[in-house]
Amino acid sequence: MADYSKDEIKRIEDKWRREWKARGVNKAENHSEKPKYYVLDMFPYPSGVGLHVGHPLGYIASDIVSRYKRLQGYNVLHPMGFDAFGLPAEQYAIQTGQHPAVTTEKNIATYIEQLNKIGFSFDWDRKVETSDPLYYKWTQWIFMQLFDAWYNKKSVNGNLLTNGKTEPITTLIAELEKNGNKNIDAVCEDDTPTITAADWKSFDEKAKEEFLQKYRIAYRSDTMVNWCPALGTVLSNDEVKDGVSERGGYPVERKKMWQWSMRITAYAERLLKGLDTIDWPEPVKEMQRNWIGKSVGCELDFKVEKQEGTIRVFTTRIDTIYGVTFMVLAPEHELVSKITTAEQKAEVENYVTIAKNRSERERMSEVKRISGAFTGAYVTNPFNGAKIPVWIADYVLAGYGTGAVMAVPSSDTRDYAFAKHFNLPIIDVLEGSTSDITKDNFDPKSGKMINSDSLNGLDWKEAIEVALQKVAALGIGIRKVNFRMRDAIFGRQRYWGEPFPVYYENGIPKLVDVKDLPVTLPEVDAYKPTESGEPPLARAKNWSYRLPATGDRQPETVFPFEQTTMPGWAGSSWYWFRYMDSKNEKEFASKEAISYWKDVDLYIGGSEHATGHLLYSRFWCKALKDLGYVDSEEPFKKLINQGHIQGVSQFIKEIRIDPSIILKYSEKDVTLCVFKDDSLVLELNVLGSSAGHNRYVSQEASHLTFKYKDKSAQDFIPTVYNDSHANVSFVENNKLNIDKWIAKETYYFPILFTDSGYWRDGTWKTFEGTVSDNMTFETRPEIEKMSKTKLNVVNPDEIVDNYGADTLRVYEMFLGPLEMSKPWNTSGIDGVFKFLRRFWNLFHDQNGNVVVTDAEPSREELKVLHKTLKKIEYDIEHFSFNTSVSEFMICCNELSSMKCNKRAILEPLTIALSSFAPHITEELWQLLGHKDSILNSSYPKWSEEYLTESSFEYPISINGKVRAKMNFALDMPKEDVEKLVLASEVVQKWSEGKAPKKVIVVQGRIVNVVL
RNA sequence: GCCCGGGUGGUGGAAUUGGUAGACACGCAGGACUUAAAAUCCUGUGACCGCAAGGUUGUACGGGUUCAAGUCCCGUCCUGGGUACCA
Repeated sequence: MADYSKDEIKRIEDKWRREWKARGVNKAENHSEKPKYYVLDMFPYPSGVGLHVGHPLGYIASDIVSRYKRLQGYNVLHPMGFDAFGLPAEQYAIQTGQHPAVTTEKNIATYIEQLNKIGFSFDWDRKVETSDPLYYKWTQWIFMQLFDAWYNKKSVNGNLLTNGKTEPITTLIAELEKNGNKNIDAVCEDDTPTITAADWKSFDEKAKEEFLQKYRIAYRSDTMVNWCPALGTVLSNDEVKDGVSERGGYPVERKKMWQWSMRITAYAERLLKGLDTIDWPEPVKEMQRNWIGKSVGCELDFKVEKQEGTIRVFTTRIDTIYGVTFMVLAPEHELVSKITTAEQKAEVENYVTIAKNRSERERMSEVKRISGAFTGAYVTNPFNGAKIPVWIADYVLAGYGTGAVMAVPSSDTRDYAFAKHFNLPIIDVLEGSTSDITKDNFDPKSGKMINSDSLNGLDWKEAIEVALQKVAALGIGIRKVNFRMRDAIFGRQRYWGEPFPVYYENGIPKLVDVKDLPVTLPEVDAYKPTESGEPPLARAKNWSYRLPATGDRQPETVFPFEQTTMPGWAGSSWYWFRYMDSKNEKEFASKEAISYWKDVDLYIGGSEHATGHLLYSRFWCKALKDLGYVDSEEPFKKLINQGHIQGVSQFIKEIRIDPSIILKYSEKDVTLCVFKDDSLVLELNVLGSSAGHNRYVSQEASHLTFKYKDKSAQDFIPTVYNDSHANVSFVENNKLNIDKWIAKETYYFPILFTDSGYWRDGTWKTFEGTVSDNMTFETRPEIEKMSKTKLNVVNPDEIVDNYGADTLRVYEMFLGPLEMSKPWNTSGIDGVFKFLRRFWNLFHDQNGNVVVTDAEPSREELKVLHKTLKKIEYDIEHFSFNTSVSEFMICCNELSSMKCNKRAILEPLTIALSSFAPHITEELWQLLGHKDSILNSSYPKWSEEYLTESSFEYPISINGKVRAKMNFALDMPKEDVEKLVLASEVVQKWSEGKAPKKVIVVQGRIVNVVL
């Protein structure tokens, strides 16, 4: 018997970790009479640094909920796994030659050990790892289903609400054979030609396949992609932030490539509508809505004057058509070369060339710059016959709508700016239009139409309807819905990902036989792209698909496999189904398991996945449902975003450098050199294998940052070489003193890229500029999301070693609301530790002997218990864990002062607290004489009977300010309360004899006397 | 620019339908126990005035609604996140 001391905590926690494992208390059953409850955490990427204190925040919350639900009689599924494919392991492999599977396995082992230390009730028997061939076999299988499927908007089995349905490709082929595609209202590329059944039948195998590719959910096409040369791969839109890659911060450019894609756009409407049916944080839903970007409008044709042809535009504001004063085409628009007049030809061609060569990044930084060129051509306004000049400009995007807009400078700020810049006319079509719509509070959705012929006097909504009818009557256009969302690129030129179950026969992509799954990753001699720029899988020897001889086939035919791999989001887009039946070798999960567990009741994870993982998962879920493999339309019923625990780096010194100076840097070493005239004045080795773990370089859109941690980097003192090459310390008073070295003169400051000590290409790259304009040096504390790259990681093991897992768990919950981000700060942890010790002491005397008695509890004690139980239940149901901890503290304080050691009080509290602090409560539970785990007990019920009060201490406020308190029976009628209050000394004193104007009595709440 | 959040003591944060602002904890100050320290326990702790009783003031700022506003409405400022020529 002992005190709740460090040694005792260690003994208790180790003991129960062993016991729980040995007894298998965390196993979930797929068959149960009990109602199911599925609690899921977003599974982590197992990085090399291990778990930090930010990781467990969400896991602790979900663990509390699962334990709570279990105690309440639910059959709870609470699994954990690893999103194990990913760039860091691969980058590490490229540098070291170590197989990524080896590092990944090692990291996963560390993660599991760390997670177990915190006492999570995960059912490890159901663990999944996306990089495990037994798992990605089913990722490949799902890919095959999506390849062999198309989206039929007119599906007889799809209901109108969901706007059609995913169907097997065979139904498409049958229809093409019968009627061609004239009746097919499919979601596919706009340029798909209309064909007849005869056309279809005349196609050879290759042509047929090319045609089908326009319909398949997983398909190959020539698409514009985000190409990241540094990573040697394409990235999806959500992996690109501010024109650079999310991981690594490398520049990204637009490039056309023959790529695998997923037709998520087919599901746009359903993804949008489904948001209304799920209980998710509003900001996440809003982000998805914006990402999907639905806009309702119309497409209509403008006839080109004096030439053949029309220009089709998309607009959401057809009501403003009388305000159109010019038209703008994207520079890439196919009609540009046709309609441009001879006089304008040179100018237009020049502009197109410039626009084409401008990178995405440059365009972004020049958002404000207005540019364009006049084509010399005119179109006719179909409503009033007005002559409208046609311009080209890169503010119109080729990839959205029709790549052409009708410009209404009086109601669109971009059109307005363009008109002002090129001095084009402006016609007001809305009442209240002002001279400068960019500055004044102009609302294009208020006021009546003016200068608009038959539309005059209508508001914008009515005008749209009238105008649409006219468009239809003229036969020049149709209603049209556009989505901002693009199809998702589904291939990566990387090694560490799922191989496609695809081979090529005469250039035609074909699926491997299901019995040959999984197509496992081949061994390669290196993990980087080949010298000729092919993906790493091209290095694999004899990596091809072998088909045995059949009647009409040559014996043993061999075909090359697809060489790209699936993106990071492939494995995470269906993993919650695998947990339901993770060891199944025949199916991704059995029908029974899927129909029992159905969907996730509570999903906890970060909001950074709002437009990536969470959207893709919904997409795959819908497709799988249409194809009959799963039961739910939506995968995650309720979502909670836990905030980030941020790290505080107090010793970060930062040097920011304008990105125009840094063009590239090697992956190994970066040395920053500052020159004055011809002498080197500053040489800073900022990153590299020799730089250790306390330095980091990040490249963001606006600047490139070198950071290093001063505290642990005393070996790293930036040195300056003066003319005589003697080292001079560059740090003064713990501050980088750049002023000392950078005066007002102009410097030449080449940034040198060194690779293992050698200049990268043997030459100096020199850029001219003023140092002070382009570089800033700063020392400041930073509060940011915890990550290796930010040098601010706190490892939970330290806390567990010092205070125990229970304290860590309770403390993380006590820090503040789950959904809020907060900096990690251990200053309050003692308070939580003391609380647990006081709780422990309720059961023990000073000698550490258990002193719990079976005596009858008093009414006061029962009141404390039931009040606490009621509050805790309310708080857990509302995910307000910080307030439940505080309620436990209050309860513990009250019982301590009552010196309560009665079983009838302490036992239910122990159960309630066990979701938060499982180790200490399990030990106390055993000390109370129980043999079975506390997890198998049942949650105590509170009862109102102990909470009813007979009287209430009313705050008596006078003119809204509380002046006194008076105790009255709760059932005392208002009139009597009023009488007694008015007669009281306080009221007498304040009223000075005058009669009050008004008296408000809210029973059981407050009394307010107005004088 | 646009779309969401958020602004409460020295600090993290409470305050469920408008009804006692600052729960709980940290920190700080004082006290008890101790040779001493640690641990523990007790007391105090938004600010201002006052010996005290008590009073004034107070939830980013300025207005408003109400018997009553941290909470509702209008405007302003600051801040975190998302997004960006999407017609």
